Amino acid sequence: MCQPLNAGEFEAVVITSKKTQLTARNGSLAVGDLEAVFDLDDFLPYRLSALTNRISRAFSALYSARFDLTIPEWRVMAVLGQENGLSADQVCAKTEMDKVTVSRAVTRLLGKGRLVREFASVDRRRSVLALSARGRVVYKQIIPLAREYEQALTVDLAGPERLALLALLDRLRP
Amino acid sequence: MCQPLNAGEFEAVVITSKKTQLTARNGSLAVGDLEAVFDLDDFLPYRLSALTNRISRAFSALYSARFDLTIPEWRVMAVLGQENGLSADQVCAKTEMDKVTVSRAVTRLLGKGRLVREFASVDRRRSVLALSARGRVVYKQIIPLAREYEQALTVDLAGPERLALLALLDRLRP
DNA sequence: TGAAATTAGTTTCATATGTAACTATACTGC
DNA sequence: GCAGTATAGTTACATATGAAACTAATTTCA
Repeated sequence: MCQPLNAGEFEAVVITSKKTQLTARNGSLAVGDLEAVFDLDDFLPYRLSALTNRISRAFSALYSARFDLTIPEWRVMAVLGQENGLSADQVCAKTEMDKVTVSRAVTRLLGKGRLVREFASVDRRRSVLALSARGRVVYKQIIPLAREYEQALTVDLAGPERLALLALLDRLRP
Repeated sequence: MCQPLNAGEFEAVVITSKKTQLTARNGSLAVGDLEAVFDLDDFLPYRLSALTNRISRAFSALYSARFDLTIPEWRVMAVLGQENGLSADQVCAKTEMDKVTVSRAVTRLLGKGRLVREFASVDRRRSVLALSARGRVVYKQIIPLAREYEQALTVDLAGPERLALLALLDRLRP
């Protein structure tokens, strides 16, 4: 996948963290902050990624087996539950998932009869997706789980803090 | 992976969003909020997941080809750059990645000479991982990229807001 | 017009992923 | 000691993933 365009890897000296508890073992490492420390816990992409991994796993554990739904499938259903008639492309944009991932999730959901698909008469490349009656049943069963999970996730946040968090996330420029 | 334990999927009536712009197309859907609307944009797991996907892609674009590093590899290097001597298990805990993912990233990094591994004398199951000199060179080259990316990501946040965001994330219970 | 470029979506293929099974080491209590 | 259990890490396997190639419909503009 990645071409080996490795940058010059010549010798260099050590970095250790101020938090290090197991530093300088076995004599192979010199200790000392020879440049400003990079603190991972303060690095937003890392914090968000670790947090999101946990959240996605925890939440999907609540619905995946019970409803035979993968994470991408749930996401597609979630956006269509909110807004019917989206194209696959719009689903991609909303979920930030790859178009291949979306295409396959849609295929499986169609197979399970949880989605209906038409193609726009104005542009027959463009799909027009909606939850089927059956899909809406599943969707409606998951919503309470989603609410409960979100509730548990945010027990320690007061209402305004929760909104503040959402607002702050909105101001990031990924 | 998922057993088909589908809950009963009988007929049900419609949900549409207050934000819907393309509702009730082609006569197959009745409109009306028959139950409280579930707004995805207000659902924290969704917001975090979409945001994090974008961030991970954008950031990995900065280093993956240039340094021949996958996302898991970078994450392993990042935690070891901060704190040498961790076991694979501790790396798992810090990164929230699966132990298999970590095992493979470690294998590849060892192969590229970016990591050194010993096994703890007190418990020879336990690995003791550290960046090699070569690994530290790569690490040191990525740190500025990480800082720059974080800077661009948070241009719209004042310092205290950035800290507030981190603090709020810390109070979630995933 | 109609050839070239663009766009929506799917398929192919090589790689990445996680669950479960495995190996090897260490602990537990008899 | 040593059987039984627990833990760290790896391997095997089936599935998921995304980049790139593809098909098909649409737009552009010469």
